[in-house]
Amino acid sequence: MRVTKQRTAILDFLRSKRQHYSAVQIYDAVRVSIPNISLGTVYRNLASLIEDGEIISVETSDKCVYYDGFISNHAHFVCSGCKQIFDFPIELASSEPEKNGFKVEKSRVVYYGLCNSCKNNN
Amino acid sequence: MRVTKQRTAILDFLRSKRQHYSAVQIYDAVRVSIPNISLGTVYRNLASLIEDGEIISVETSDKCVYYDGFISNHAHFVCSGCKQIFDFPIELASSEPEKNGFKVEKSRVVYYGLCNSCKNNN
DNA sequence: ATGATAATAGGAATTATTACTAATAAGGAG
DNA sequence: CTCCTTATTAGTAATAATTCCTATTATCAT
Repeated sequence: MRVTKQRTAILDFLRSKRQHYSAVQIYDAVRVSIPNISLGTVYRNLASLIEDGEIISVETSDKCVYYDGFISNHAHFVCSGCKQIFDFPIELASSEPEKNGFKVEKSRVVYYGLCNSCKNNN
Repeated sequence: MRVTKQRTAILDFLRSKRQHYSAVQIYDAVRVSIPNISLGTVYRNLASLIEDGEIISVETSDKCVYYDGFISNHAHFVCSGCKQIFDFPIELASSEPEKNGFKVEKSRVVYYGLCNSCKNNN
């Protein structure tokens, strides 16, 4: 594994923001400093950063994946109004799969609904 | 909302199985009894069945969505070995988003790892 | 400094999903 | 039961996210 400026730029971008971005959004952001970076490079680095545990992916009902540079265990809330993704602390009790002898490598909790402000503006 | 044989076949199929299927898998299964059903029809009916609360969708790290005819609240475990999806009872404590005034419409818990048999055969 | 090779740029290919439209069929009114 | 309205479908084209391919570039161990 080599440290390239592309990989560094992607990781720095995700760590500098407390939001969640799609591959294309990351591509657009990183292109400001590396204009000819390729989208394939973004995808490849995102996959390897996930494998290395540097970032996490967020799968929602959207057809694209979001990436998150904040890796401590937390849940996501997807607002169907403003489409924003919010972080929340997690309160998962001891894992049922582990009780059954399964090996849990990671877990994801995603809530769907309306955030506070969208709920009131509706 | 009209009850068509296509919609009925899709719902019957999902309810008859305790597994999780992609749209294309459902398409292939339903095509046995309705040979000229269209994939678009499958997608449209899946979306409307979700809206009616008859089925649920399961988003995983895979690039496709899986559908589940068993709608009681439960968590999913995705095995990275055999790729199977397992059901587990859920133990989510009272929802953090709700404590903050968010309106939670649904929630999803997905575990990733190795199932019991893949863990041992590895 | 140099060489081996991992990673990249650029673009083509793949795949899941959605959109479009003429034809069909569900189901209520008569 | 028959007819009519219109929701739904089949078939196909379009879109969008992601992956694949290859010649070129750049990292880093020596």
